[in-house]
Amino acid sequence: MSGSHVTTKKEQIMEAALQIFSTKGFHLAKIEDIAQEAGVGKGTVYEYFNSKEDLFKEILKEGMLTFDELIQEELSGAETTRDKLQGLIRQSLIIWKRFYPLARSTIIETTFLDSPFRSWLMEKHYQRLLLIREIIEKGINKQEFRSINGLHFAYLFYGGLGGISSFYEEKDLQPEKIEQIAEEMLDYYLNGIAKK
Amino acid sequence: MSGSHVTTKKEQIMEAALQIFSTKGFHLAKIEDIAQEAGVGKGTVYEYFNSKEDLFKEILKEGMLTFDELIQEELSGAETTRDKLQGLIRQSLIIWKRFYPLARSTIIETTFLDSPFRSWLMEKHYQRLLLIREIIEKGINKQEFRSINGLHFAYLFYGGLGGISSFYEEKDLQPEKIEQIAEEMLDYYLNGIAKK
Amino acid sequence: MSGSHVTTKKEQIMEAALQIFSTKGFHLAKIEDIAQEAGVGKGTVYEYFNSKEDLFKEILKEGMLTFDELIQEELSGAETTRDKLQGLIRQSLIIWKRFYPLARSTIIETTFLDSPFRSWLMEKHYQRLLLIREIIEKGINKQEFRSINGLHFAYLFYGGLGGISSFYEEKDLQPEKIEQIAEEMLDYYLNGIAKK
Amino acid sequence: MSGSHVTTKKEQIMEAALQIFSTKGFHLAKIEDIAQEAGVGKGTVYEYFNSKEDLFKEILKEGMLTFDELIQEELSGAETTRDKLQGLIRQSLIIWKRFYPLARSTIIETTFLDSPFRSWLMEKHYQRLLLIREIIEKGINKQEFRSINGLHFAYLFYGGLGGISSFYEEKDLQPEKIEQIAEEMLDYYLNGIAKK
DNA sequence: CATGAATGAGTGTTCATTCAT
DNA sequence: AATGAATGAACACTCATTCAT
Repeated sequence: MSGSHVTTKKEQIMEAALQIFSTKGFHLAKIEDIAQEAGVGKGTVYEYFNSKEDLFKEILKEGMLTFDELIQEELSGAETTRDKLQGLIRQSLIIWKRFYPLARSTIIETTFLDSPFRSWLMEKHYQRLLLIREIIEKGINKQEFRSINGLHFAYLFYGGLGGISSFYEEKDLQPEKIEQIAEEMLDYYLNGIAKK
Repeated sequence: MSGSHVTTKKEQIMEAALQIFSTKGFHLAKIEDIAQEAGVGKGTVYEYFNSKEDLFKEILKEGMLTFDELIQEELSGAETTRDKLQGLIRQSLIIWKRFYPLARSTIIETTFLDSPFRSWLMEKHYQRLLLIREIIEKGINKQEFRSINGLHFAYLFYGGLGGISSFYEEKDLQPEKIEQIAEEMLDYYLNGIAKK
Repeated sequence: MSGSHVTTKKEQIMEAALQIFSTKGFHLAKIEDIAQEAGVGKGTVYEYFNSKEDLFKEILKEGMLTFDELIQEELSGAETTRDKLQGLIRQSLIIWKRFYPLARSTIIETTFLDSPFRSWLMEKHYQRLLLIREIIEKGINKQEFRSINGLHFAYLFYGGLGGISSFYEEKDLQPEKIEQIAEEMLDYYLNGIAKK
Repeated sequence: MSGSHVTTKKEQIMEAALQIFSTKGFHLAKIEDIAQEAGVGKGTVYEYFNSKEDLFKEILKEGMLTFDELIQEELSGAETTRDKLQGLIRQSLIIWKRFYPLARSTIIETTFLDSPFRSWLMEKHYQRLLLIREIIEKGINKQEFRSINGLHFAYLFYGGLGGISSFYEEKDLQPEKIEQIAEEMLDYYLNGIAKK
């Protein structure tokens, strides 16, 4: 009835491409590798995507959108500011786990992407930074946080997410473990590490 | 008398390559572009470097080593733990300012680098993480910091350095400004953002 | 019915390559020339051969093997020792006619070939010399030839085959003509040129 | 007074070039290798030779002329036809010993030589063939040889010289040994190998 | 829809040659 | 005369993309 397990050929190819791009990076990944990994012919890739770059962009887009979706969901269910930040960390770990390898071949090589898409990507990142800032500023207003520069802290926090994700990149992450990490990180950010 | 401004041809080429690699990423950078930027012939590049990859690696290496040197200097002059962390932030901003654009084509596309060099690179990053951890743990011992997981915090901090650096990537950074940013970041990390 | 005239693309390329290599020698032959001569694109050559050197080696190998085959056939049908030597001359003329131009770019420039293949080639030549020696020694045993150094004579004979072939390189060789030449050569070798 | 041991720089370079060309063949030999072998700077080679090809041609020319000189000397001292042929074999072995390695990179790759020089080279070879024919025909006239086709035999003989030389290429050749080989070869050619 | 044989634009690298010192 | 740093023409080879089947 559901059909949620039926992977279309397009999905197959995207999955294979994510795999290959993550392993080799964009420029070293060959369409042939991807086609083989997906179990289709080389020409078939071009039935579903106009170019290698297009395929790459679609994967990237999907990753970004999935992240946003997950975050939305998380945030809509969060009551306190603390819960929001914790949800952010939690979902970051999950999504980075999946897309971090690709991200490593991505964030960087954005130069080869066409300008409109690059702008879209930068914009996406910026939106997240703004989202973090917003959460922070609401917290400040609610007197939960002291008065700080929200944007600056957002950059710090966003970078920290990457740092912590890279740490757990290779490790197996059970839900409880994730919860625990998020708690720990949040503790550092909220309470600082200085001895009172 | 000074002579400090005499740039050798090798330096010229490395400077040009840093420029080009930063702009286009490794794979899209053409040796010819680099040669042109350096104002030399294409063949000349090969007088000083065995291959494109070699050139890239030398630049990377230089960046890593310069960073380490600056950090060493900074730390040897620091008295308190606080000063050490602040020095770390300060030098990170300076060095990232110079190498961040390259780093974007780098951290990621490590896949195409040969294994020994990739290992060296990973090792270098890890050493820094350990250095940060060490600083933190000394701080804990000295009762300056509360008892936390030093390595976890190191990853958070290292990632945060990247985040904050990316924020200032395009901006002009005067020494006083840098000092101020470092102060601010440190404040967040040490005291947390939660309202007491 | 026949189908014997259907040349595969691989054969087309080898034929074109033989042509070009023969004309220009290995180092001056461009893959593009070969592709053009074969009426295919440059990339197509690489669909069938891993490298220029590989293509060259396959042609060489084919030539050597064809020669051996023809010789085997010839010898198996030969009764007397005289017939064997005559068959050897006959087939040499035919095969050299086809491969001599290539051989001129070959025997010599073996230096650039990888060691295993060079060894194979040298071995092949040596086998032929041994074959000739064997024929001679059987002739000695059968009291057809006088007692001479078989190997020395083999070198003389093998060299002579090259000499005579080079003479007829440019000329049109009808079967009867070939027969006649072989007779003549054999007469010199067997009976000597001295007046009794 | 003699000065025959003083090697001029030009001679040094030619000697080094002979060495390198013989080992690597024309196309794989680098001017730098030759300069190094000669113990001079790369630029110096160009003081004495206009181009790599020129250098190659001069060596070739020298080899051919030396051969001719030696042959002239030998022939002028020879009384009988037999002595002439024997002298020819003797000198061939000596000169091939020195130039055979080069010849292997030469005879063949004549394609890259400019047409006038190639013609000169072919002409040179042809002159030798004519010389051999002349010797043979004189022998026929003097009733020493039976009536045969002089030119055909010349090709056979010239080829045989190459064959036998290649056999002794790696071996140490003492004058007595050479004499002995020449005797043996001549015996085969003159008397034939057939049992009477 | 699916394929993979065919293609050729694009680029790292080599090396003969030049020329300022 | 001697040098070797600088040069750029030349070429093997790769791989994204096309298209006939």
